Amino acid sequence: MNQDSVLPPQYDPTGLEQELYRQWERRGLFEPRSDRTPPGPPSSLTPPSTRPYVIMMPPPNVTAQLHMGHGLNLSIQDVLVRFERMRGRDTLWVPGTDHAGIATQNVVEKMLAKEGRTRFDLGREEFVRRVWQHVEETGSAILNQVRALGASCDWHRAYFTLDEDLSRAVREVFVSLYERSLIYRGKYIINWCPRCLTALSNEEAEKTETEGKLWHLRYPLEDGGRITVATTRPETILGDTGIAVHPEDPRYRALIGRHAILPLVDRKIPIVGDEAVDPAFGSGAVKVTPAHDPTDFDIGKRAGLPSINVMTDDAHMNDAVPERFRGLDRFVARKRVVAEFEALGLLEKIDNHQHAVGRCYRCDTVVEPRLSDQWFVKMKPLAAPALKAYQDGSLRFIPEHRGAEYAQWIENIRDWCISRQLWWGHRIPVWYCLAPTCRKITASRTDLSACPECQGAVRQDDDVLDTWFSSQLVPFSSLGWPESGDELSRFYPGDTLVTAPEILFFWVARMVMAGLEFMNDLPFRTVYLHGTVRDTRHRKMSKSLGNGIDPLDVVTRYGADALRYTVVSGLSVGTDLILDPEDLDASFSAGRNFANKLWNMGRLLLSHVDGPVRPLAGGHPDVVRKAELTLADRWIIARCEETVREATAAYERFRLNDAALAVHRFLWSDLADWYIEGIKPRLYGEQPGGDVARAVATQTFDVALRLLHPVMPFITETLWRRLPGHTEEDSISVAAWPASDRRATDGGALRRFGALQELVGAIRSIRAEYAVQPGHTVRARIATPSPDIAAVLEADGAIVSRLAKLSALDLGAPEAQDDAAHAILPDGTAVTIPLGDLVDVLKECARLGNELGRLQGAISGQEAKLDNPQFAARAPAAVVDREREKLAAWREQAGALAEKRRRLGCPE
RNA sequence: GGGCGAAUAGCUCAGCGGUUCAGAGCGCCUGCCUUACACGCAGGAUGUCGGGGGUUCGAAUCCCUCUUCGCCCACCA
Repeated sequence: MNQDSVLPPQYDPTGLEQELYRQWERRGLFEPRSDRTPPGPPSSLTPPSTRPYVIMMPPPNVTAQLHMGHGLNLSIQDVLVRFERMRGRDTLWVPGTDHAGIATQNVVEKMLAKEGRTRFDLGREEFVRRVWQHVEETGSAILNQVRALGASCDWHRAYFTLDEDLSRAVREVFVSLYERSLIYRGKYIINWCPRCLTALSNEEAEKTETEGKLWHLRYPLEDGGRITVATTRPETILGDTGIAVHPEDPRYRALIGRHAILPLVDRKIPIVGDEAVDPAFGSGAVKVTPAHDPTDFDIGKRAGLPSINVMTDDAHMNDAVPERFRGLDRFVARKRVVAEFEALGLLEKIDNHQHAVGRCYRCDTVVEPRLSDQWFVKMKPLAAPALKAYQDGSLRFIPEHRGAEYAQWIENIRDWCISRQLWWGHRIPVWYCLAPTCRKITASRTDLSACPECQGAVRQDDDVLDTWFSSQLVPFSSLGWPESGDELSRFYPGDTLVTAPEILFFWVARMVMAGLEFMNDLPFRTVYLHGTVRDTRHRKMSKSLGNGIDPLDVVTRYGADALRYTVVSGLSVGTDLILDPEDLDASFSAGRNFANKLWNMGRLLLSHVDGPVRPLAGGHPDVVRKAELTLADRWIIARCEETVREATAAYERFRLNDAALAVHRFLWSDLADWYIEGIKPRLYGEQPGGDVARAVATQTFDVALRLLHPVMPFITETLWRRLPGHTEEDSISVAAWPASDRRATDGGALRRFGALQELVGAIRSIRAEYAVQPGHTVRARIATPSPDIAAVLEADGAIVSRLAKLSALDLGAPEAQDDAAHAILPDGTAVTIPLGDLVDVLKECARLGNELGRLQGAISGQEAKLDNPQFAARAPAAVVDREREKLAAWREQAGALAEKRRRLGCPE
């Protein structure tokens, strides 16, 4: 059968991948099935668990575009899920999206800004409607992008964090924590983003080292003298309500209890003693601004100092400051304050000072620590079990050292600010009674229209919850919790969480705590934290740097398989993935080329399996009687077995790159380059054993495709379905994982075939050195000290002849002819090829000789020209130089030619 | 300021006490359009395994130190 008409030589995944994905989804192959066939004989170190394999997708922002980090994350997860599914486990991969409060709200606000409107113009209800509309328009895009990568999720269970049932879970958790006093409302210093106009959690306020200044400023004392304080934010001086010194500091001890006069404001402020002050830093005296600094807030609380907020929501100076400062931007005010101090002679000095400045993780604006009313979760009680789970080993991290980070964070955990001054998100389920006599605050699972206490009118809290408050619940809220049901008991707890280290605290740690608190069990046992995608300058890929790679673009140009192969083979545990956004080919052509190689291997094999291939049981052709197998057959079967073990063990240990490379080596180097090349005479009927060769080749190819399927699902599916024994109705995605079979192990075959490979290599080297045309055959004489090898050559010399292109292969004592090329292998095997056979070398010598002769003639002519005094006298300098350069170049060429002739052993 | 990781071919990375551990892919050089594949085939070059010291019969592999890069945490104003 001529397959060429059906299968073009160039593999094109376009369209094919989408079609396959639609089929998979339609056939429900990604849905969990408890009736899956049990795993075959163990091919692994650890037999698969009988529990379902459940994995949770880190929810991308619902309206975002996929970036390469997602490509990496989804590829890894899909490899794991597909591997477990093929091993026969009941698998579930839950996809989902995140409403991403700040980000999504920002997007819609920007759209409004183009219409010249703000969210306040629309009002809350209308604004939220607009956001929903935007989400509905764009939200499915990201899920289709996930599909395009081949991710085998169960779409029936896709969640969105603002869905009704997930929202119910959010309420349940909030109220439950509130009732147990684990949620409280309080006035604290929080990180405020003056651009997004909302509070941020500590994790959302990213600290960046910044080169700043440290201003040393003098405050006059009430009763004479001065005290110097140091600050990085002079504008906050306007809100100072005290000065703190260390109680034991001999320089200042006497001043405690006295007062200073705050310059510019003329406020009388006390000097207090507090342990928090480091006498060694700055001047050893600290200005205290309780409303704008967390440390100062604590000091102020201890000393009973008032708090004066001096800024508006958008970080301009407010009415609490002297009139001339009002309305100024905080950084303008900073300059103004310093200038006035200087004018008053109160500026002592300015030091350069490097310090950490918090910035909004969404818009990079410098956050303003600010006193305000917010909701908090008391974390200590929730954290204790989460720490214990790590310490007793029930929660494990890969790479291991990430666990230490987790533990450190948990140990120093601080209360979580969960309120956000946004409109997009889960509104805090708290109602305030408006009746002045009642004023009751109620947290409720259902909306309230009247105060449960006095039936008076109520008003719901304006704020929404931090997006992560809902995300932390998805391991159980996406399975129907708080309703208890079969889904929940079957799929909770899950197995593995695969995510980027950036959200270890945002998401992972909080899921652990929530799971332990509300489900009384860990949401997963293993946390695999993969690396970050960076460019060749090792910068994180990001939109703002413009160094990103669009995974969909890669899929279009190279195919999802190529993307996945590149990502998986290039990422080892604990390292980052470096890709070049300027040169996609450098990164992704390897994957594309591999897919094309597989395609062509398939084309070749399929063109030879016209009729039914002799069925072979198990993964290995062990039912073929050993006697029928040639050395090459036994070798490839043994290599196949080795690869099954290697790849399986690697997948189990998250060493996905090792797995991918092991299969790659087997398919390309072993199967294609050696085995298939070697058996061609059998396939073409020039030698006996064609049936066996065909069977062995297709069977081992089948095994290798299955091993590769988790990494390259599309090309493997495409080819596998056409292999003998399978139909278009079958799917490799639910085919049995190849079983290891000890009977296929064959150390002797590996060793002996290895010797033949060396032999072939030696002959090929000689051929290359003498520039023998590929079409020409040569005679080789081989003398080996090993009776083993001699026997092999006797029986299987044909394959050496084929691979090294020999016309004859003689065995026996080495021929000591001078006109022959020789090679000696490490084991002492000697190869002799008569020079007469290397006929091309003589032709080449002649050609080189002619060329060299011509060149030498030209050189002597040129030398004569340059030596000619008339030429030297008349020609312009530039021309002389040019002619000299010409001569030098020719001499160099002649040298190269002579060297080439010498290398080929040409006669003089 | 604490804690952690990494430094191996031009690039990205395997190898982490000893039998081919000096490797892979890409890149580079030479020759081939040998009818599965030029997204290919064959051959080839390239590294005192960051510097220094130590442990050992033996170290890229363990220990110390220095240098250089990353990452995490931290209220030093």
